[in-house]
Amino acid sequence: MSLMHAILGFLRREPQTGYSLKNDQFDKSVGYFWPADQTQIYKTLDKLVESELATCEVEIQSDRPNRKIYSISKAGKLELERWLSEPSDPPPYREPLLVKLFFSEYVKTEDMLEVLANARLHYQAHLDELTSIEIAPIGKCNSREELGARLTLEMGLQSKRAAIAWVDQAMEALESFEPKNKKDKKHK
Amino acid sequence: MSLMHAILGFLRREPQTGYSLKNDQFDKSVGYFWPADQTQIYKTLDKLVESELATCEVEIQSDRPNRKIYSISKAGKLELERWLSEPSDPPPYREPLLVKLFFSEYVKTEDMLEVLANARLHYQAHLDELTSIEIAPIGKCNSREELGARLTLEMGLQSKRAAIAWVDQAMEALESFEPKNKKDKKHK
DNA sequence: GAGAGCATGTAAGAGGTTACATGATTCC
DNA sequence: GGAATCATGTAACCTCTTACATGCTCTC
Repeated sequence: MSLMHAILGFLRREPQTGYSLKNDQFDKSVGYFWPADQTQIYKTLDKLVESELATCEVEIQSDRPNRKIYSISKAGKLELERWLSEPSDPPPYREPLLVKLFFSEYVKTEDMLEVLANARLHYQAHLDELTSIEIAPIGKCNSREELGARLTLEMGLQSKRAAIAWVDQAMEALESFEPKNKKDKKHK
Repeated sequence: MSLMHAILGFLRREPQTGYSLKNDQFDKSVGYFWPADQTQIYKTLDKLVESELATCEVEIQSDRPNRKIYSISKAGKLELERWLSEPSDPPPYREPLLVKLFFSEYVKTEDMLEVLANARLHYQAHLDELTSIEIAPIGKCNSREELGARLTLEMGLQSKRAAIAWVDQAMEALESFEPKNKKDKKHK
Protein backbone atom coordinates (compact mmCIF):
# COMPACT_ATOMS: atom_id res chain seq x y z
CA MET A 1 0.00 0.00 0.00
CA SER A 2 1.89 2.99 -1.27
CA LEU A 3 -0.35 5.65 0.21
CA MET A 4 0.16 4.28 3.69
CA HIS A 5 3.90 4.17 3.26
CA ALA A 6 4.11 7.57 1.66
CA ILE A 7 2.32 8.96 4.72
CA LEU A 8 4.77 7.13 6.96
CA GLY A 9 7.57 8.70 4.95
CA PHE A 10 6.25 12.20 5.54
CA LEU A 11 5.60 11.53 9.21
CA ARG A 12 9.16 10.28 9.46
CA ARG A 13 10.29 13.71 8.34
CA GLU A 14 8.06 15.49 10.83
CA PRO A 15 4.88 14.97 12.84
CA GLN A 16 1.91 16.59 11.21
CA THR A 17 -1.82 16.68 10.55
CA GLY A 18 -3.94 15.13 7.82
CA TYR A 19 -4.54 18.61 6.52
CA SER A 20 -0.86 19.43 6.12
CA LEU A 21 -0.15 16.03 4.59
CA LYS A 22 -2.71 16.78 1.92
CA ASN A 23 -1.96 20.43 1.24
CA ASP A 24 1.73 20.87 1.98
CA GLN A 25 3.11 17.46 1.18
CA PHE A 26 1.16 15.36 -1.28
CA ASP A 27 -0.17 18.15 -3.43
CA LYS A 28 3.32 19.62 -3.76
CA SER A 29 5.49 16.58 -4.37
CA VAL A 30 4.47 12.96 -4.07
CA GLY A 31 1.09 13.78 -5.55
CA TYR A 32 2.75 13.93 -8.95
CA PHE A 33 3.23 10.19 -8.84
CA TRP A 34 0.82 9.21 -6.11
CA PRO A 35 -2.12 11.59 -5.91
CA ALA A 36 -3.89 11.34 -2.60
CA ASP A 37 -7.45 12.16 -1.80
CA GLN A 38 -8.24 13.99 1.43
CA THR A 39 -10.79 11.38 2.52
CA GLN A 40 -8.30 8.63 1.80
CA ILE A 41 -5.57 10.31 3.85
CA TYR A 42 -7.79 10.61 6.91
CA LYS A 43 -8.90 7.00 6.62
CA THR A 44 -5.33 5.82 6.29
CA LEU A 45 -4.21 7.85 9.30
CA ASP A 46 -6.88 6.07 11.36
CA LYS A 47 -5.54 2.76 10.15
CA LEU A 48 -1.97 3.73 11.00
CA VAL A 49 -2.94 4.55 14.57
CA GLU A 50 -4.97 1.39 14.85
CA SER A 51 -2.06 -0.74 13.72
CA GLU A 52 0.27 1.24 15.98
CA LEU A 53 2.54 2.48 13.23
CA ALA A 54 1.71 6.04 14.24
CA THR A 55 0.43 7.90 17.28
CA CYS A 56 -1.94 10.83 17.50
CA GLU A 57 -2.25 13.82 19.78
CA VAL A 58 -5.02 16.37 19.68
CA GLU A 59 -4.00 20.01 19.83
CA ILE A 60 -6.73 22.28 21.06
CA GLN A 61 -6.88 25.61 19.32
CA SER A 62 -9.16 28.47 20.19
CA ASP A 63 -9.32 30.51 17.02
CA ARG A 64 -9.12 27.57 14.62
CA PRO A 65 -10.44 24.01 14.53
CA ASN A 66 -8.56 21.60 16.77
CA ARG A 67 -6.04 19.51 15.00
CA LYS A 68 -4.74 15.98 15.30
CA ILE A 69 -1.00 15.73 15.09
CA TYR A 70 0.29 12.37 13.98
CA SER A 71 3.78 11.03 14.68
CA ILE A 72 5.48 7.92 13.40
CA SER A 73 6.17 5.17 15.97
CA LYS A 74 9.19 2.92 16.27
CA ALA A 75 7.22 0.13 14.57
CA GLY A 76 6.23 2.62 11.89
CA LYS A 77 9.86 3.41 11.13
CA LEU A 78 10.69 -0.25 10.81
CA GLU A 79 7.71 -0.88 8.58
CA LEU A 80 8.68 2.06 6.38
CA GLU A 81 12.22 0.75 6.00
CA ARG A 82 10.99 -2.72 5.28
CA TRP A 83 8.66 -1.53 2.56
CA LEU A 84 11.20 0.83 1.01
CA SER A 85 13.79 -1.89 0.53
CA GLU A 86 11.35 -4.51 -0.69
CA PRO A 87 11.36 -4.93 -4.49
CA SER A 88 7.88 -4.77 -5.94
CA ASP A 89 6.09 -5.50 -9.19
CA PRO A 90 5.10 -2.45 -11.19
CA PRO A 91 1.35 -1.86 -11.01
CA PRO A 92 -0.88 -2.65 -14.00
CA TYR A 93 -0.61 0.00 -16.65
CA ARG A 94 -3.97 1.45 -17.70
CA GLU A 95 -4.38 4.09 -20.37
CA PRO A 96 -7.81 4.89 -21.81
CA LEU A 97 -6.24 6.94 -24.59
CA LEU A 98 -4.66 3.80 -26.00
CA VAL A 99 -7.95 1.95 -25.78
CA LYS A 100 -9.50 4.71 -27.86
CA LEU A 101 -6.73 4.61 -30.39
CA PHE A 102 -6.87 0.83 -30.59
CA PHE A 103 -10.52 0.99 -31.64
CA SER A 104 -10.23 4.22 -33.57
CA GLU A 105 -11.37 2.54 -36.80
CA TYR A 106 -14.92 3.15 -35.56
CA VAL A 107 -14.73 6.93 -35.54
CA LYS A 108 -13.79 9.64 -37.98
CA THR A 109 -10.08 10.40 -38.21
CA GLU A 110 -10.76 14.02 -37.35
CA ASP A 111 -12.46 13.02 -34.13
CA MET A 112 -9.54 10.85 -33.11
CA LEU A 113 -7.13 13.65 -33.94
CA GLU A 114 -9.06 15.88 -31.61
CA VAL A 115 -8.90 13.29 -28.87
CA LEU A 116 -5.14 13.10 -29.34
CA ALA A 117 -4.76 16.86 -29.44
CA ASN A 118 -6.64 17.08 -26.20
CA ALA A 119 -4.38 14.50 -24.59
CA ARG A 120 -1.38 16.45 -25.81
CA LEU A 121 -2.67 19.55 -24.05
CA HIS A 122 -2.93 17.64 -20.81
CA TYR A 123 0.55 16.21 -21.15
CA GLN A 124 1.97 19.61 -22.00
CA ALA A 125 0.25 21.25 -19.02
CA HIS A 126 1.59 18.56 -16.76
CA LEU A 127 5.06 19.01 -18.22
CA ASP A 128 4.91 22.77 -17.70
CA GLU A 129 3.96 22.23 -14.11
CA LEU A 130 6.87 19.87 -13.56
CA THR A 131 9.24 22.23 -15.33
CA SER A 132 8.39 24.98 -12.88
CA ILE A 133 9.57 22.89 -9.93
CA GLU A 134 12.96 23.96 -8.71
CA ILE A 135 15.34 21.22 -7.60
CA ALA A 136 19.08 21.12 -8.20
CA PRO A 137 20.19 18.98 -11.16
CA ILE A 138 21.43 15.47 -10.44
CA GLY A 139 25.09 16.36 -10.09
CA LYS A 140 24.42 19.19 -7.66
CA CYS A 141 22.16 17.63 -5.07
CA ASN A 142 23.40 18.12 -1.53
CA SER A 143 21.42 15.43 0.21
CA ARG A 144 19.90 12.08 -0.47
CA GLU A 145 16.53 13.69 0.12
CA GLU A 146 17.16 16.21 -2.62
CA LEU A 147 18.53 13.56 -4.97
CA GLY A 148 15.48 11.35 -4.44
CA ALA A 149 13.19 14.25 -5.27
CA ARG A 150 15.27 15.15 -8.31
CA LEU A 151 15.23 11.64 -9.69
CA THR A 152 11.46 11.32 -9.37
CA LEU A 153 11.06 14.68 -11.05
CA GLU A 154 13.38 13.52 -13.79
CA MET A 155 11.15 10.52 -14.43
CA GLY A 156 8.15 12.80 -14.72
CA LEU A 157 9.87 15.17 -17.13
CA GLN A 158 11.22 12.42 -19.33
CA SER A 159 8.03 10.43 -19.52
CA LYS A 160 5.90 13.48 -20.31
CA ARG A 161 8.27 14.52 -23.06
CA ALA A 162 8.18 11.01 -24.47
CA ALA A 163 4.39 10.99 -24.31
CA ILE A 164 4.19 14.25 -26.23
CA ALA A 165 6.59 12.99 -28.89
CA TRP A 166 4.49 9.86 -29.22
CA VAL A 167 1.25 11.81 -29.58
CA ASP A 168 2.81 13.86 -32.35
CA GLN A 169 3.91 10.73 -34.11
CA ALA A 170 0.47 9.18 -33.74
CA MET A 171 -1.30 12.26 -35.07
CA GLU A 172 1.01 12.42 -38.04
CA ALA A 173 0.50 8.73 -38.79
CA LEU A 174 -3.28 9.05 -38.63
CA GLU A 175 -3.27 12.10 -40.85
CA SER A 176 -1.04 10.65 -43.50
CA PHE A 177 -2.80 7.30 -43.47
CA GLU A 178 -6.10 8.76 -44.50
CA PRO A 179 -5.47 9.48 -48.19
CA LYS A 180 -4.95 5.80 -48.92
CA ASN A 181 -8.51 4.78 -48.09
CA LYS A 182 -10.59 7.88 -48.50
CA LYS A 183 -10.56 10.59 -51.05
CA ASP A 184 -8.14 13.35 -50.14
CA LYS A 185 -9.43 15.76 -47.56
CA LYS A 186 -7.90 18.97 -46.39
CA HIS A 187 -7.29 19.17 -42.66
CA LYS A 188 -7.84 22.40 -40.76
CA MET B 1 -15.33 3.25 -18.07
CA SER B 2 -12.67 1.92 -20.35
CA LEU B 3 -13.19 -1.77 -19.68
CA MET B 4 -16.80 -1.53 -20.70
CA HIS B 5 -15.94 0.29 -23.87
CA ALA B 6 -13.05 -1.98 -24.74
CA ILE B 7 -15.47 -4.92 -24.51
CA LEU B 8 -17.90 -3.06 -26.75
CA GLY B 9 -15.03 -2.54 -29.18
CA PHE B 10 -14.28 -6.25 -29.35
CA LEU B 11 -17.96 -7.16 -29.65
CA ARG B 12 -18.19 -4.68 -32.47
CA ARG B 13 -15.57 -6.72 -34.30
CA GLU B 14 -17.39 -9.97 -33.64
CA PRO B 15 -19.88 -11.54 -31.23
CA GLN B 16 -18.15 -13.65 -28.61
CA THR B 17 -18.07 -15.08 -25.13
CA GLY B 18 -16.57 -13.81 -21.89
CA TYR B 19 -14.04 -16.56 -22.13
CA SER B 20 -12.80 -15.56 -25.57
CA LEU B 21 -12.75 -11.91 -24.63
CA LYS B 22 -10.41 -12.74 -21.79
CA ASN B 23 -8.17 -15.29 -23.48
CA ASP B 24 -8.13 -14.32 -27.14
CA GLN B 25 -8.62 -10.60 -26.99
CA PHE B 26 -7.58 -8.85 -23.80
CA ASP B 27 -4.68 -11.07 -22.91
CA LYS B 28 -3.26 -10.72 -26.41
CA SER B 29 -3.68 -7.04 -27.17
CA VAL B 30 -5.60 -4.51 -25.12
CA GLY B 31 -4.41 -6.16 -21.93
CA TYR B 32 -1.06 -4.46 -22.45
CA PHE B 33 -2.66 -1.13 -21.69
CA TRP B 34 -5.86 -2.24 -20.01
CA PRO B 35 -5.46 -5.55 -18.25
CA ALA B 36 -8.79 -7.18 -17.57
CA ASP B 37 -9.69 -9.65 -14.92
CA GLN B 38 -11.94 -12.58 -15.79
CA THR B 39 -14.38 -11.80 -12.97
CA GLN B 40 -14.54 -8.21 -14.05
CA ILE B 41 -15.27 -9.12 -17.66
CA TYR B 42 -18.21 -11.34 -16.71
CA LYS B 43 -19.64 -8.67 -14.43
CA THR B 44 -19.29 -6.03 -17.09
CA LEU B 45 -20.98 -8.23 -19.68
CA ASP B 46 -23.96 -8.55 -17.33
CA LYS B 47 -24.07 -4.79 -17.05
CA LEU B 48 -23.90 -4.36 -20.82
CA VAL B 49 -26.91 -6.63 -21.29
CA GLU B 50 -28.78 -4.92 -18.50
CA SER B 51 -28.24 -1.51 -20.06
CA GLU B 52 -29.10 -2.92 -23.48
CA LEU B 53 -25.80 -2.11 -25.09
CA ALA B 54 -25.32 -5.80 -25.85
CA THR B 55 -27.46 -8.90 -26.22
CA CYS B 56 -26.76 -12.43 -25.15
CA GLU B 57 -27.63 -15.84 -26.56
CA VAL B 58 -26.86 -19.13 -24.90
CA GLU B 59 -25.35 -21.81 -27.06
CA ILE B 60 -25.91 -25.28 -25.74
CA GLN B 61 -22.98 -27.59 -26.16
CA SER B 62 -22.93 -31.27 -25.31
CA ASP B 63 -19.25 -32.02 -24.92
CA ARG B 64 -18.25 -28.69 -23.41
CA PRO B 65 -19.84 -26.18 -21.02
CA ASN B 66 -22.59 -24.10 -22.58
CA ARG B 67 -21.50 -20.68 -23.62
CA LYS B 68 -23.04 -17.27 -23.70
CA ILE B 69 -22.44 -15.41 -26.89
CA TYR B 70 -22.64 -11.66 -26.61
CA SER B 71 -23.33 -9.28 -29.49
CA ILE B 72 -23.25 -5.51 -29.59
CA SER B 73 -26.59 -3.74 -30.06
CA LYS B 74 -27.37 -0.64 -32.07
CA ALA B 75 -27.30 1.41 -28.89
CA GLY B 76 -23.99 -0.23 -28.04
CA LYS B 77 -22.46 0.89 -31.32
CA LEU B 78 -23.60 4.43 -30.73
CA GLU B 79 -22.28 4.42 -27.20
CA LEU B 80 -18.94 3.08 -28.39
CA GLU B 81 -18.64 5.79 -31.01
CA ARG B 82 -19.64 8.44 -28.53
CA TRP B 83 -17.01 7.34 -26.05
CA LEU B 84 -14.27 6.94 -28.63
CA SER B 85 -14.61 10.47 -29.91
CA GLU B 86 -14.96 12.06 -26.49
CA PRO B 87 -11.75 13.66 -25.23
CA SER B 88 -10.88 12.54 -21.73
CA ASP B 89 -8.52 13.46 -18.93
CA PRO B 90 -5.60 11.12 -18.45
CA PRO B 91 -6.07 8.97 -15.36
CA PRO B 92 -4.05 9.67 -12.21
CA TYR B 93 -0.49 8.44 -12.54
CA ARG B 94 0.60 6.14 -9.70
CA GLU B 95 4.04 4.63 -9.41
CA PRO B 96 5.17 2.99 -6.15
CA LEU B 97 8.75 2.84 -7.40
CA LEU B 98 8.90 6.62 -7.37
CA VAL B 99 7.46 6.73 -3.88
CA LYS B 100 10.26 4.44 -2.77
CA LEU B 101 12.88 6.53 -4.46
CA PHE B 102 11.44 9.73 -3.04
CA PHE B 103 11.92 8.41 0.49
CA SER B 104 15.06 6.45 -0.25
CA GLU B 105 17.07 8.45 2.29
CA TYR B 106 15.71 6.05 4.90
CA VAL B 107 17.32 2.92 3.48
CA LYS B 108 20.77 1.84 2.48
CA THR B 109 21.85 2.82 -1.02
CA GLU B 110 22.51 -0.82 -1.87
CA ASP B 111 18.95 -1.75 -0.98
CA MET B 112 17.55 0.97 -3.18
CA LEU B 113 19.82 -0.09 -6.02
CA GLU B 114 18.39 -3.57 -5.71
CA VAL B 115 14.88 -2.23 -5.83
CA LEU B 116 15.75 -0.32 -8.99
CA ALA B 117 17.49 -3.31 -10.55
CA ASN B 118 14.39 -5.37 -9.90
CA ALA B 119 12.20 -2.76 -11.55
CA ARG B 120 14.54 -2.74 -14.51
CA LEU B 121 14.09 -6.49 -14.91
CA HIS B 122 10.34 -6.06 -15.02
CA TYR B 123 10.54 -3.27 -17.56
CA GLN B 124 12.93 -5.27 -19.70
CA ALA B 125 10.71 -8.35 -19.58
CA HIS B 126 7.74 -6.26 -20.58
CA LEU B 127 9.73 -4.70 -23.40
CA ASP B 128 10.83 -8.12 -24.66
CA GLU B 129 7.24 -9.26 -24.71
CA LEU B 130 6.17 -6.20 -26.69
CA THR B 131 9.08 -6.62 -29.07
CA SER B 132 7.93 -10.11 -29.96
CA ILE B 133 4.57 -8.81 -31.19
CA GLU B 134 4.41 -8.66 -34.96
CA ILE B 135 2.62 -5.73 -36.51
CA ALA B 136 3.64 -3.87 -39.64
CA PRO B 137 5.55 -0.62 -39.05
CA ILE B 138 3.60 2.62 -39.20
CA GLY B 139 4.21 3.30 -42.88
CA LYS B 140 3.12 -0.15 -43.93
CA CYS B 141 -0.18 -0.65 -42.18
CA ASN B 142 -2.97 -1.70 -44.53
CA SER B 143 -5.95 -0.84 -42.39
CA ARG B 144 -6.97 1.58 -39.71
CA GLU B 145 -7.31 -1.39 -37.41
CA GLU B 146 -3.71 -2.36 -37.96
CA LEU B 147 -2.51 1.22 -37.63
CA GLY B 148 -4.35 1.62 -34.34
CA ALA B 149 -2.72 -1.53 -32.98
CA ARG B 150 0.69 -0.41 -34.23
CA LEU B 151 0.43 3.01 -32.61
CA THR B 152 -0.54 1.58 -29.24
CA LEU B 153 2.33 -0.88 -29.48
CA GLU B 154 4.65 1.98 -30.35
CA MET B 155 3.63 3.79 -27.18
CA GLY B 156 4.42 0.69 -25.18
CA LEU B 157 7.83 0.21 -26.76
CA GLN B 158 8.84 3.82 -26.41
CA SER B 159 7.70 4.20 -22.85
CA LYS B 160 9.40 1.00 -21.70
CA ARG B 161 12.63 2.03 -23.35
CA ALA B 162 12.39 5.43 -21.70
CA ALA B 163 11.71 3.79 -18.34
CA ILE B 164 14.79 1.58 -18.66
CA ALA B 165 16.97 4.54 -19.60
CA TRP B 166 15.64 6.40 -16.61
CA VAL B 167 16.33 3.52 -14.21
CA ASP B 168 19.91 3.37 -15.47
CA GLN B 169 20.32 7.05 -14.90
CA ALA B 170 18.84 6.80 -11.42
CA MET B 171 21.08 3.90 -10.44
CA GLU B 172 24.13 5.72 -11.68
CA ALA B 173 23.17 8.86 -9.79
CA LEU B 174 22.62 6.95 -6.57
CA GLU B 175 25.90 5.13 -6.89
CA SER B 176 27.98 8.17 -7.64
CA PHE B 177 26.27 10.24 -4.97
CA GLU B 178 27.33 7.98 -2.16
CA PRO B 179 31.04 8.85 -1.90
CA LYS B 180 30.21 12.44 -0.95
CA ASN B 181 28.53 11.56 2.32
CA LYS B 182 29.86 8.19 3.29
CA LYS B 183 33.28 6.71 3.13
CA ASP B 184 33.96 5.08 -0.20
CA LYS B 185 32.45 1.66 -0.58
CA LYS B 186 32.95 -0.84 -3.30
CA HIS B 187 29.82 -1.99 -5.06
CA LYS B 188 29.31 -5.58 -6.17
C1' DG C 1 -3.33 -40.24 -13.61
C1' DA C 2 -2.20 -35.28 -14.10
C1' DG C 3 -2.79 -31.19 -16.26
C1' DA C 4 -4.54 -28.06 -19.72
C1' DG C 5 -8.49 -26.23 -22.10
C1' DC C 6 -13.30 -24.88 -22.06
C1' DA C 7 -16.75 -22.02 -19.64
C1' DT C 8 -19.22 -19.56 -16.02
C1' DG C 9 -19.79 -17.90 -11.81
C1' DT C 10 -20.01 -16.25 -6.20
C1' DA C 11 -18.25 -13.78 -2.10
C1' DA C 12 -15.41 -10.81 0.16
C1' DG C 13 -12.38 -7.17 0.41
C1' DA C 14 -9.00 -3.39 -0.83
C1' DG C 15 -8.32 1.10 -2.52
C1' DG C 16 -9.98 5.18 -4.38
C1' DT C 17 -13.60 8.86 -5.71
C1' DT C 18 -17.62 11.98 -5.12
C1' DA C 19 -20.77 14.44 -2.66
C1' DC C 20 -21.88 16.47 1.40
C1' DA C 21 -21.49 18.61 6.24
C1' DT C 22 -19.67 21.79 9.84
C1' DG C 23 -17.93 26.35 11.53
C1' DA C 24 -14.75 29.96 12.87
C1' DT C 25 -11.49 33.51 10.99
C1' DT C 26 -9.22 36.31 7.68
C1' DC C 27 -8.74 38.78 3.40
C1' DC C 28 -10.50 41.38 -0.66
C1' DG D 1 -20.82 40.20 1.21
C1' DG D 2 -18.15 36.38 -0.69
C1' DA D 3 -14.17 33.56 -0.99
C1' DA D 4 -10.23 31.36 0.90
C1' DT D 5 -7.90 29.08 4.86
C1' DC D 6 -7.97 25.93 8.57
C1' DA D 7 -9.50 21.22 9.95
C1' DT D 8 -12.01 16.90 10.29
C1' DG D 9 -15.19 13.81 9.04
C1' DT D 10 -19.50 10.46 7.05
C1' DA D 11 -21.93 7.75 3.45
C1' DA D 12 -22.35 5.85 -0.79
C1' DC D 13 -20.35 4.19 -4.62
C1' DC D 14 -17.15 2.32 -8.34
C1' DT D 15 -13.49 -0.54 -10.04
C1' DC D 16 -10.56 -4.05 -9.54
C1' DT D 17 -8.42 -8.16 -7.17
C1' DT D 18 -8.27 -12.64 -4.74
C1' DA D 19 -9.89 -16.86 -3.46
C1' DC D 20 -12.84 -20.36 -4.35
C1' DA D 21 -16.20 -23.59 -6.88
C1' DT D 22 -17.91 -26.63 -10.64
C1' DG D 23 -17.34 -30.28 -14.20
C1' DC D 24 -16.51 -32.34 -18.68
C1' DT D 25 -13.02 -33.56 -22.41
C1' DC D 26 -8.72 -34.13 -24.47
C1' DT D 27 -3.76 -34.84 -24.46
C1' DC D 28 0.59 -36.51 -22.53
